[in-house]
Amino acid sequence: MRYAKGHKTTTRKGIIEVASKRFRKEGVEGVGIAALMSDAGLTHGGFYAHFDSKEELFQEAMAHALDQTQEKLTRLAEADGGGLEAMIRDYLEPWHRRCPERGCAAASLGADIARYSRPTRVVFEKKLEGLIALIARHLPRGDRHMRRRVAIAIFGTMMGTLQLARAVADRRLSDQILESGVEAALNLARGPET
Amino acid sequence: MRYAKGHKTTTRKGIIEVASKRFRKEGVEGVGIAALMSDAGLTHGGFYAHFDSKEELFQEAMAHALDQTQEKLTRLAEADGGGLEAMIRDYLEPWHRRCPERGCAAASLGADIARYSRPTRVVFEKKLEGLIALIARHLPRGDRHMRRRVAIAIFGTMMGTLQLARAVADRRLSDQILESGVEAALNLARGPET
DNA sequence: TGTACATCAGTGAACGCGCGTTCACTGATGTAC
DNA sequence: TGTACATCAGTGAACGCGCGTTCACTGATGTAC
Repeated sequence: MRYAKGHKTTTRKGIIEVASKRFRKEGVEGVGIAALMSDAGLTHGGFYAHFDSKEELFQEAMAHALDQTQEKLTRLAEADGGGLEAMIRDYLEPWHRRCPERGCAAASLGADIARYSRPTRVVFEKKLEGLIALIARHLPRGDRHMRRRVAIAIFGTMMGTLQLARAVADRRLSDQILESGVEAALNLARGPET
Repeated sequence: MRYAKGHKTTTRKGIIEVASKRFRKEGVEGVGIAALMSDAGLTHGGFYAHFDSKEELFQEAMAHALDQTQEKLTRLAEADGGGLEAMIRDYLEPWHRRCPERGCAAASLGADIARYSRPTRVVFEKKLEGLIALIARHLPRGDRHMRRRVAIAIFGTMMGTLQLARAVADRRLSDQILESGVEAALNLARGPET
């Protein structure tokens, strides 16, 4: 073989890495195969040796992005003085509004995912379950079912407020949205009996 | 004039009406000018006599959709036994998951709006302020600033959880997401001291 | 060791297609005289 | 009242373009004998 063993796998990972960033930043329709491949240092013709279709790449890229988010939030939660509050605060920091390409794919692609095929939504669902479980694990109180319900709502609040913060034009309002989101997510985490 | 006075305005409104539905259902990139015009009973060539660009139509269609949502929520809130709870429950009912074309444009187009030009985001922002004020007006407690902050978070929660409910594949999980969203939004509305 | 052939990741021209946008035109009606 | 012309909402062919996808090919290296 004229390429080192594992070379193709490396290339494939590179394409996924690039796609996961650009899809989050520009949207799935906002970036084409040719641009992605060129970003990965290749020409567009080789694409179909790695993926069956753009949608298959999208699934992989979305999964990769959500894994990264899961890892980052896990790291934050487990750090000293971390916990759920660290996750919530980091998710709703200005860096996240500014850098969708390094952020949560649910927030940057959520409205689109709803319109994709079932297999794509299954992939999303699996990763979402991971995030929900992570949040649930760090809730201070409640039985398993209640923690799960609260975790779902906290993630919905985080994702929704981040998206709103990105969608408005005024910086001040956007800051206010992020702050409101933090406050609300923390309130939900504390539970109604505080 | 060979058309009744006000005819052009009527046609324009018809195009906006059609666009506002199809954009919400299929996404902005998911439907073309020709399809929209044909849906409105016209041919595509006439489009630019009504709008400067697809983006201008998008702004109008989004504004129209958000006005409809504002009106519906206002009606619900003002009905007997309505209030904030009626708004929250209706927003997170299964009909809304199933029918984005009749629903909230923030939920169906949120991720996209963040990527559009500033003028488009200004339009969104104005309509969002209306929704925030509506929710704030129906909160049971708090001063002006606190009501506003809570209202923002409630809307973020509603929008975020609806989007999640649409993005997952499993019906049961989707139902659970809607229920969690209702519960959380009601908790936020009640405030921390319940 | 040397030659012939197989492998296969990546190349780049080409495909049909639908997009947003432009524009010369139509044709029904209004106005001028 | 009749004729000529102006108006203008809507028509449909055409534009260049970029898209996702296909495919015959390249060329460096491995293997067979």
